[in-house]
Amino acid sequence: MKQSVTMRDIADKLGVSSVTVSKAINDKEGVGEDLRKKIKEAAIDMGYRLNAAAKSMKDGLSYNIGIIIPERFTDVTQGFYMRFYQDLAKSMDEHSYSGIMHILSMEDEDNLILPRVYLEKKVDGFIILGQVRRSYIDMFLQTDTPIVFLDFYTDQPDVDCVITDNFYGMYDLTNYLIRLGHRDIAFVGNIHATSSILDRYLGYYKSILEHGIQVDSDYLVNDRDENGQYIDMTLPARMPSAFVCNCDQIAFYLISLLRRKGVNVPEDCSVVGFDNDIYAGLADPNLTTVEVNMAEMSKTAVSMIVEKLKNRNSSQGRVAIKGKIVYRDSVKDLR
Amino acid sequence: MKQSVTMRDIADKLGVSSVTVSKAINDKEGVGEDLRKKIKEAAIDMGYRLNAAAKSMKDGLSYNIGIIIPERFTDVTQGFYMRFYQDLAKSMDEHSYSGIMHILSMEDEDNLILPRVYLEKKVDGFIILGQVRRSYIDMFLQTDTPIVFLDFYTDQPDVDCVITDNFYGMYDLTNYLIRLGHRDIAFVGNIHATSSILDRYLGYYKSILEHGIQVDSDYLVNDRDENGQYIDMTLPARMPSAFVCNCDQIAFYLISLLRRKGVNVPEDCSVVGFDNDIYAGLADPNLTTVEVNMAEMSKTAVSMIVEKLKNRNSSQGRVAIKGKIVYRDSVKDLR
DNA sequence: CTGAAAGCGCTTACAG
DNA sequence: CTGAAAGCGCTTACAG
Repeated sequence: MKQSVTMRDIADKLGVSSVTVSKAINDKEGVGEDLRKKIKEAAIDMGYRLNAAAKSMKDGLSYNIGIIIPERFTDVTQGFYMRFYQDLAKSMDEHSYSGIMHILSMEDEDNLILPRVYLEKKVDGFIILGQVRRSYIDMFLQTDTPIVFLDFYTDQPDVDCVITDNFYGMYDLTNYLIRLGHRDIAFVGNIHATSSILDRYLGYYKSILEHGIQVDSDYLVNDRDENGQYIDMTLPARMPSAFVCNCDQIAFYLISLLRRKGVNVPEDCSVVGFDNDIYAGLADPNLTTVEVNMAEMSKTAVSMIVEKLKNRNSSQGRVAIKGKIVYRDSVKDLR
Repeated sequence: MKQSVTMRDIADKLGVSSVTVSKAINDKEGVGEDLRKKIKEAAIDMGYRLNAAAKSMKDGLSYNIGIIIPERFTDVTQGFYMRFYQDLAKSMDEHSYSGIMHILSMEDEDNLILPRVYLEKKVDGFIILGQVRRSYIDMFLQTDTPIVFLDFYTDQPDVDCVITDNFYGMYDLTNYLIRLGHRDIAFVGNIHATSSILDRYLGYYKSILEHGIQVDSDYLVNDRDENGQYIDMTLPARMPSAFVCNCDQIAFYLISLLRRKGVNVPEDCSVVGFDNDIYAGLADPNLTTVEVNMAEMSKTAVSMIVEKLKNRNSSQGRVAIKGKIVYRDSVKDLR
């Protein structure tokens, strides 16, 4: 290794102690203004770079956060969590933290294998992005490491998590359809697959119930198995006037499926999605959907974990971030 | 901070020295087999975790690699580099390295701002994923940090980089079209935007030249400005029988554009892409394209950087990884 | 305002 | 095979 500049080198050059250099560079009190300035200039001149490892050893903090993403949310067709990661990276940067992404394989999840970054104390805490098995979470919680869940939650009471407001998002969106005159509205999604889908369904269902609407028994259309693998959808016997899909991707597929059956969207049937991801713009027509506020969610999740790092007992519980409806061309006004 | 278990704790408990514990845990020689076993068991019992920072201080290595991705390659519609990152993460894991992603903003790129992870010595080297400005690269090269470029290269001679074999990939693909009877073949892409596009163009052009084909002057269709922003495409006056697109995404858009003009693919006109990304499967018809071997490229790039970390003078230069043609439904056989 | 001392947890080189 | 000593680069707590 090429030897690099240390605080001691700066100290020697300027004839001061390394303690003083440390104080000057870290903007701590106890150094004269003139000296501080001289030291900082010398640091730049000499190409000084902080040794994060040495700092780490003193305060026991790595200033890294592990971001765990289950493998099943990362395939070609799902850029969603990858985009989330970007927003997280930005937020972490604002707190002078860095992120280390860990893709959790199905195998490690099943066998309860902790990530290497945990075993090596390379990170101070974790953000888990996307629902993982309960047993895995339980194990993680027992390690007593600061953790924040992002975009999902469990029924454990004192767990911190940041979610999008799935319930009210879908409630608002369904109300919008009803306002436009829709009455026969089906929901597409496997409500046992994730807590997000279930909540979106319940938001839809609240709206249905509030409006005293009766819904056919096959108006709950399954779209995936419990591992998240998409399956062929079975359309209801009697066509609804609108489909509320649990996500944009499935709305995209549904529109293709309908077209193949000779049903045009939105002329013959309306379709709405959720997420406002790449599929919303790819669908023809473009989807009316609920936009998830990733930037805000990321910011909140990072603030939460940083807060927990400072104060291990801090707990903010479940925080839901509001999305907003994006109106596009996949809904017909029936009035 | 909750105090955690150190090697010293294990040593004290077993009545040995911490040196012995270190040797046992790291599988170094100089410990009896029985003792080694006892120490390892105690380590697990006591929940020992290595302190990566302390190790770092000794050998001056963080066991982290910085992955720099220019912001312009990360928008909603481009999951490509995010997927690359996943493969990189896997490869790094195999070398016991972790990755820290840094999204390089246009602003930092213009102002030659080095990433924070560099200034804090949080990483031992960098992989730059996606073409960045020459001035930025030059600055980076001057820092004398091990760097590998991934998916692009420059004309600097002794720089390590891993690229997909753009030239031969497109050459093979164009030959395939010609074998199928196509003669009027246009290329879509701004050849001044990136080195990849230029190489793909040259592969196409080699095939054209070798077959003695004359090409209309407007058979080079521009698709984006030099910042990578897509622009409206101007179709050639005389329609070709096939379009060779520099990437799947633009092939996807081209197919829509053609359809709007009443031209059906592949009946009236063939279209091929490059990358085999999400757009290849989304396009209707599915695209015949060249699949980039991300896994192999990632593996190679990580091996290269790890090699450079061990031996600063090692240099492998430009390595091109072969892709392979994926045959689907967007090409018509003219024979 | 300035600095000598001690220590964070590990590993290397050497002595026994 | 086992361990005492020294040191990696920084920061904290304290003395002057």
